[in-house]
Amino acid sequence: MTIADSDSTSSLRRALKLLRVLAEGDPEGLRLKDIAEAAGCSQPTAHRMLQDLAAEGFAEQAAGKRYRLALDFYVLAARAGQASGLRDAARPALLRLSATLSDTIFLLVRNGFDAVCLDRVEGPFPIRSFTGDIGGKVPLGLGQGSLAILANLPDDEQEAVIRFNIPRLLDRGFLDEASLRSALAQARAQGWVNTSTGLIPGMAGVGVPVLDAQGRAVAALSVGTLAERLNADRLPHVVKILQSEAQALAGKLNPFDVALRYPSRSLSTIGGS
Amino acid sequence: MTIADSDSTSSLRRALKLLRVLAEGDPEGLRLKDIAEAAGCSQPTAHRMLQDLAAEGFAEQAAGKRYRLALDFYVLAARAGQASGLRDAARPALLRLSATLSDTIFLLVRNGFDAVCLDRVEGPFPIRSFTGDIGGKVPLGLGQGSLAILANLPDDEQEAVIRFNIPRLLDRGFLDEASLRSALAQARAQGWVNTSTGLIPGMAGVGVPVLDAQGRAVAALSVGTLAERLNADRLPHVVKILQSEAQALAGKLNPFDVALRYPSRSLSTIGGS
DNA sequence: AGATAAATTCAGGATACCGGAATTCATGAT
DNA sequence: ATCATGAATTCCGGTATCCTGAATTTATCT
Repeated sequence: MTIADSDSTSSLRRALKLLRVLAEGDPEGLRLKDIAEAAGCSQPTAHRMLQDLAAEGFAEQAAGKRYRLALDFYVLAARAGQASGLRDAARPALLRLSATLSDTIFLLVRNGFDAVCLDRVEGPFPIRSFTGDIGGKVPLGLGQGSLAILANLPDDEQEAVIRFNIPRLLDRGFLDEASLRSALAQARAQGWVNTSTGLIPGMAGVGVPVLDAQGRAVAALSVGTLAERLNADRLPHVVKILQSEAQALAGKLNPFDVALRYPSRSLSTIGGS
Repeated sequence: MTIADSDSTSSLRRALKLLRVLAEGDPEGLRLKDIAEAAGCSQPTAHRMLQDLAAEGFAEQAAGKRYRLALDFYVLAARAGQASGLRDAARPALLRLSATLSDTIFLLVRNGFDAVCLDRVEGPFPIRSFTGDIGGKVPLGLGQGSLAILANLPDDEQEAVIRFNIPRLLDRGFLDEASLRSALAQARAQGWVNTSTGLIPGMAGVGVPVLDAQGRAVAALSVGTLAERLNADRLPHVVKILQSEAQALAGKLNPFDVALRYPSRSLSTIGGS
């Protein structure tokens, strides 16, 4: 098998790339010309594909002829297999945690070199986080839950992710590689992550991994709150019930398999954005 | 070739149909053979398409060779144009409402003959709703928010939706057409919907429309709670602050255009499910 | 382990896809 | 308001690539 036959993409893959272009562009919509350019195809081709996407409810034409992703994505995303399974399994835990702690709880899952926010339940305190909303993506290693996942990957995978993510982390104001590695070691040893680095002023959080039967991290639960609400008194309590829910959740997971291969697409996609 | 496909669909549209098949099937994944059958294409064709979809991160192969939708849908859905705009604009309102009322708040938006749940913020009380989770879909007319939208569509559109949805509503245990029409008239007159019909025992709710500059409903805010929490004392208060937030939200909307055409696809899609 | 069924690969032939050119439509300037 | 510019859409021929049937490999069940 040759590794580098990435040149000839099928027409379907080219069309799917259009969806990514739309997703990464202005939410208000993109002009056909710019879409064609970004996707690297001719204008008539982009037009025809977008017509088909629109006819199937995946794209729509907003005012000013601009194209953007359509609502049906919500409906489909709600039923994405792995996601909905984990989500449904985790939701009661999120609700319990939020009710008990009165803070915002996140469910993160690994996806390639990123952690994706699958669900979150809001607490009464307004918080800021890297993860952002449901569907939000952060590089593995940035944020408590994301770090907790990275810390509990098999060594070789962890190494590959670190290599790939270091530049991305630096871009976002993260600490240097040495600090990351020591944070990872500590996280794996103690089984949880708390906010050592005050990357977002005034905010703090705790993340714990959800491990599968082989001890690999498939997801993470984390709490995001105001720094003042995570003092030395409260921290142990928060860690304890987070871990308890994470373990209960792990027990509920079927022979869950997470996509472990690194899709070659990721490299170009991430680099390009 | 094959017997008259009245309309010859492009290969792209056939591939997108595969995604719908995956979304509507077992979240754990579907077998290639069943996918091919459901999509109406040959097995090798389905295989090749699924390979492409997987390479682009839209599908993945779970254990047992089963195919299912992959996580990237979450990421794309989070950036769907109209959705993300409305969501971001509405989120502060949802948080305020949830904090003030201590109940679960929904943001619904119209999509063809359905209302789609764009966002929801949980309250402390466990509730059941038609809408379900984010991404959930209900026929227009079913549930308070959904009814509030339908009640405030232009007459001709409302009529078209009613015609189309009556069978769907009856299927789900909804009242007859006459009751629906009187509920719609009342809803439009008073500007809000409360739970007259106890379709879900013990649950109650209030919905208000979010109107655009032309007075058409583009979305709805609703609260879902326990029936006992919506007594005569509290109801006026709830209605008042819901309406206040809905009006503030309407003011923030750009010249928002919602897709008003009825995609021909909807008919077959809905009918088939 | 053997038998059955599904998943995947392969190759030829035809379809429908692609891109350049022309036309219609929208946008901005004078 | 009219014109000029640039974008969006349509058209059409050449050909790339997509589809189907058959063969091979892989998984599943008794």
